[in-house]
Amino acid sequence: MDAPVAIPRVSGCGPLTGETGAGARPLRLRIFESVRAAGTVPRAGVAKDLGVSAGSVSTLTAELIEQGYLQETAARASTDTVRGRPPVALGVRPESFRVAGVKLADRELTGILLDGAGGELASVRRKATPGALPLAQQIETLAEVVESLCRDAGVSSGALDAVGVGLPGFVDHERGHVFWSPVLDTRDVGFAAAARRRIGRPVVVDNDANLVALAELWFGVGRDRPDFAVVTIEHGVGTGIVLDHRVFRGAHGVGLELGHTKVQLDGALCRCGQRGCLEAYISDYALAREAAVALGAPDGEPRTVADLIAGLHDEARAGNAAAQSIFDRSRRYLALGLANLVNLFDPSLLILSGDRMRYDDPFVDDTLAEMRALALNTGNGVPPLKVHEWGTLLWAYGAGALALSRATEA
Amino acid sequence: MDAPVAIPRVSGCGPLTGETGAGARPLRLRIFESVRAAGTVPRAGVAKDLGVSAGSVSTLTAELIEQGYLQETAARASTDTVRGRPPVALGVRPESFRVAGVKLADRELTGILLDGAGGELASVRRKATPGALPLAQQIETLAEVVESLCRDAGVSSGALDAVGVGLPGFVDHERGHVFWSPVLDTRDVGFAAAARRRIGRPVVVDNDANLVALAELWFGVGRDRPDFAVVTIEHGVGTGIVLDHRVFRGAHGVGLELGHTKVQLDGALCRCGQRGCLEAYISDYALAREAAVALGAPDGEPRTVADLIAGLHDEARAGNAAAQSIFDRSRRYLALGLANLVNLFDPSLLILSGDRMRYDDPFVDDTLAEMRALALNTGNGVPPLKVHEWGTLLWAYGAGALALSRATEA
DNA sequence: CGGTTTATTTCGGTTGTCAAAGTTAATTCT
DNA sequence: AGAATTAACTTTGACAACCGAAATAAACCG
Repeated sequence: MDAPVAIPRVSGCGPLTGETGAGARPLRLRIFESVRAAGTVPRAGVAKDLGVSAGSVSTLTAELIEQGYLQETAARASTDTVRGRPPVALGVRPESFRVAGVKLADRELTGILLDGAGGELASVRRKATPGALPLAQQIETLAEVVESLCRDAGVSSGALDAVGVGLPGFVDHERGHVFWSPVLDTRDVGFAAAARRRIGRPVVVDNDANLVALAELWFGVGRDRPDFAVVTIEHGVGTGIVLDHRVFRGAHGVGLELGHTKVQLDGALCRCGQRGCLEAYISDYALAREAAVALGAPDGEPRTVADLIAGLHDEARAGNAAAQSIFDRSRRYLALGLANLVNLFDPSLLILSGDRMRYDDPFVDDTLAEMRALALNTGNGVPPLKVHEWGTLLWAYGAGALALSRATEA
Repeated sequence: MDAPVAIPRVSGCGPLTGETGAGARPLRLRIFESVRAAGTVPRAGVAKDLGVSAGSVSTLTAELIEQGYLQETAARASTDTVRGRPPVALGVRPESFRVAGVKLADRELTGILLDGAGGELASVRRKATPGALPLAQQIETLAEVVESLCRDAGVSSGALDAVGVGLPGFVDHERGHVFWSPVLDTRDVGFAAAARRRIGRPVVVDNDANLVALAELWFGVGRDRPDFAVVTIEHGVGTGIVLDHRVFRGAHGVGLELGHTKVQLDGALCRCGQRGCLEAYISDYALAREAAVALGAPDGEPRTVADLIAGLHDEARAGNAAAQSIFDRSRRYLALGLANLVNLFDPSLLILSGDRMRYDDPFVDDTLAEMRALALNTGNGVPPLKVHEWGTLLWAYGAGALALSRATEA
């Protein structure tokens, strides 16, 4: 119950924001993050980067060094001599944090152990049991992976500051809740809490596409940009978007399902049961579905999705018009989806990820040209398109970034 | 040139955010906004709403009263007596601000004069010269409207704190720049600066769809919600979206062109010159285009768009299957567009605006049902859909809110 | 009339940050 | 070599923004 207020709160105008608006991150934290972002930077550089007084930086870095978060690195690497007192480089003390990042998926499972400076201490890659599994089993696997990472790096698993987990599906990052995931056999799971109980350390979860966005934001080409979007094309289509240096997760933590935006009324059937989803035109299984037709599938000889797509690619190269048209259509729909993303979010860079790209040589140029025809020219032009191939640890790095940002907050 | 720093800034991880992160709004401003939002509220209520100490509220409200921004309103309206010392109501002193809001459009032009508490002091509505006009002419009209508003309210136009202007097209609110607008005959116009020179007071511009979002956020059903989306359907399709109590304008101030997201490859021709835009299926001109066919247009007798649509509606009611199918299709495409919006932003409320709704009786229920079939169920369900009919001053109120928020910032 | 309750004010006390004045460590000029 | 210059870092005092606790005010109740 509200306090009994005699005066009626009538009318008024403007948003009722409640307690919002505080949100001032303490300078100490901002300095730490600034040093981590720079890798190695003198105090004066930090002061300049953050636009604060040198005095404050001095005091607070002293505190951070005292508490073991930062250290002075001897790196006097300058060959070109500068005038004045030489700067003293600061860096994050790697031992300040230890986090694990794990990506759960249908086929393969990857994990990584990072220190406070973002250095890789260990990594794993193992086959996953395919299909939807019980929560307990997934968490057991997760715990095993984390323990094996810790063993490899000679770290006690109790010393971890946080564990970041990425999984496909609909995930509410804030609440650590999984509404649905193809790797779980139940809906509506309090994943983070359950994992925390088993592992005994804070666990943060997120959608796997957001992990890619985080990986790019923390370690990749997105580091120096305020905004960009990432689209992954594999078994499904995932989207992550960064706005103002932060991952945007939709109003309720779930959202950004570009793969399930509709690009055709009553269109092709999608895994999700609906029709006309973008995913149903461009993901692996969509291509495989058509490949079976184009390649005149020899009966009785079942082929894997990867196999089908590789075959399709060969046919297309060899001049098979049907095979070519499959790639063409997929590319056009992708361009349409990207154009829609641009029309709605107006990001300054688009990053494509997923190993499809290697099957499609003039991919980027063609897609970009197609996009240009589909995205409204509002004055900024179409953003550049980059294919960024990282290898399998990409997702795990994102999960590590997730854990690191969590560890720093707390 | 950067200062010569000898230490190489290699590696590092995490976003390079630069000077971001300060963003702490002073309590004094937050208190003012809180009082304005509440309309009438005692100091104790403000302290509770903002979660700050009563002492701070006391000191700062004293300052705000002293400076003429707030006042104690005698409103001791309580009938039910409460225990303890009775609260003293605070309200915004209406004279604290005076702003004008004007909506420029193709056919009609509306304006409003607001005081600091959001009270309407005057309003205008006048026919506009249709078509694209020179910048100077539009600004002249704008200035005339503002002056006439001031005359009506007995206010010197020099006393205005800000003027908010909304216009259709691609507008960069931050920079006050208009990339393109159907009411201007030139592209790339520094509208705000030009208007400021003529009017002599700060001018803020924004896209007209954002104005509707602002109007709902400041005066309408969106006031107590952190997030919602507004879609207007008239001559074109406009979108405004509010996230975390703020209007989201895309990464570069332009964006959110839902009307030009593509819903069909090689689809219907759109005003923008491209094909398959949502707008080309659901806006007034799209219906009119088909109406001409369905109604078997008697040659030589040109009809207005509004006329055509009204006729179409009558036919549909009378059982004309072709006419009905036009409305049906439009409704389905609208549902598709809204579903895409939901899949990407996950807002907690959808507001529809525009007078189309009145031609289509089971509109909301049908659209909602359609949407449910098109929006991915991520666990939160489909957001409620509201049709909000405000009358023509809606846009002007939004422009007023734009000006008020500007006036408060400065 | 004194007690109870709640709103508001008053008054130190903390905390975060800055500006300006030192201090230090190098280079460059004479 | 010694002095001047340059730029990084430290120290210091001041100040503004808030908080928290105690004091005061204005109603009610018995």
